[in-house]
Amino acid sequence: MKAPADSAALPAHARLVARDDVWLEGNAVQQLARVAALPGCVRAVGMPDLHAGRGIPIGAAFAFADRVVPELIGGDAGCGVRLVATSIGRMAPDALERRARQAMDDDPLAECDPRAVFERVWERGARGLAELDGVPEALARLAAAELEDSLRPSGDASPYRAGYEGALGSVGGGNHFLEVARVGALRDPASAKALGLSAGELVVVAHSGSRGLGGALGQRWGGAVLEGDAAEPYLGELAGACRFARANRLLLAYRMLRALGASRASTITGGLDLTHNDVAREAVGGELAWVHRKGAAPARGSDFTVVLGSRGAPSWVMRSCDAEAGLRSVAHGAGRKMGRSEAREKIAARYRRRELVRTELGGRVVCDDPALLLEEHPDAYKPIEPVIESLVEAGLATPVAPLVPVLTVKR
DNA sequence: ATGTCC
Repeated sequence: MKAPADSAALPAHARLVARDDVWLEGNAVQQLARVAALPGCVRAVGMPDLHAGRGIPIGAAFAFADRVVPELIGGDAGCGVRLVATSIGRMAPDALERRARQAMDDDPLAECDPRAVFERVWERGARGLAELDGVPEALARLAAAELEDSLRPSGDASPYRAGYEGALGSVGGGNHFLEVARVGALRDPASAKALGLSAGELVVVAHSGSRGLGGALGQRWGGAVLEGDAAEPYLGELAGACRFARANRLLLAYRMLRALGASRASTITGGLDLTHNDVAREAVGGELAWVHRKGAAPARGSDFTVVLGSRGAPSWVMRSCDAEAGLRSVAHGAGRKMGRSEAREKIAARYRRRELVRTELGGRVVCDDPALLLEEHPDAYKPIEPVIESLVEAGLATPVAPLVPVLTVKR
């Protein structure tokens, strides 16, 4: 059994955003304290989904005055979530499941030259897909409508030209997924409207990252600590990996939109894309600092952000409060309650196999990996409500609308 | 989280 958190162990410039009713693992808080104590760290914020990683906790943001620490981003650079809002009201569950399976088998880039795919995506991100020869027209239109990726130019691509384009449009393992969800009762109708969300309509949610490419980036920069101009090559390569990850999510969303019959522009009413693992230069305490987000969603300006639930609990679209006290970030999800091996044992004992592919809220699950089906069961996750309330009470974001999972695809 | 290897 995991030990509970002791927040007294934290230094003054570190903070936990979690109500008393949110379970936090002691080891995760120790890791937060350890990173906060690194030279140059001026602020550290642990979110209510904080959990222990390999030395670096996940579900946190760290501000460093004068240096970039690649280890804090880790091997899943650019991981994040894309939301696409549609005007589709309903679809028969059997048909949706069948068409989703089909969409996962079809390769939308089959007609494209793999080298051209890599180059366009590295330099131009999701928008680069629109410029490819052989890309389906509906995907090209979707990609062309993308906002320009971050202004930072991509760095040297040469260490990453190794066949990673084959991973584009793939979900991956762990907590990554591709989902159809239904918009629930609106909490902030004006904000929902601005984002193109209407109660009862379907949305697509893609949570995935840069796959093996991010792993290569993490390996290459290992334990480096980068000050001044020395950070530029890493930041350029990180920008390329983030563009790759965004394009991956666009392709995933396209696949599911096609399954929904919603890939026409007129049925797409809005959307957003958020990166959970990234570094940005932002104002902290009146000075510019390098804000490292590690499993944390940006919540800047009055933009929208998303906190992922589990496949058995709603995700929440929220409106950012631009709160510097939370390093302009929010939790990226509900956070795990059980470790993976613990989940495999307990959940296998609790349910029959056929029960595992249905959820309490009436959703379906498509997952061909029996271990992953257990590891990612909703019972392995914390309840989402105290997580959302923690963010609201801390003044980081306000609720806009819940997204209730209808069909979740893994791997 | 990952690809790869046991």
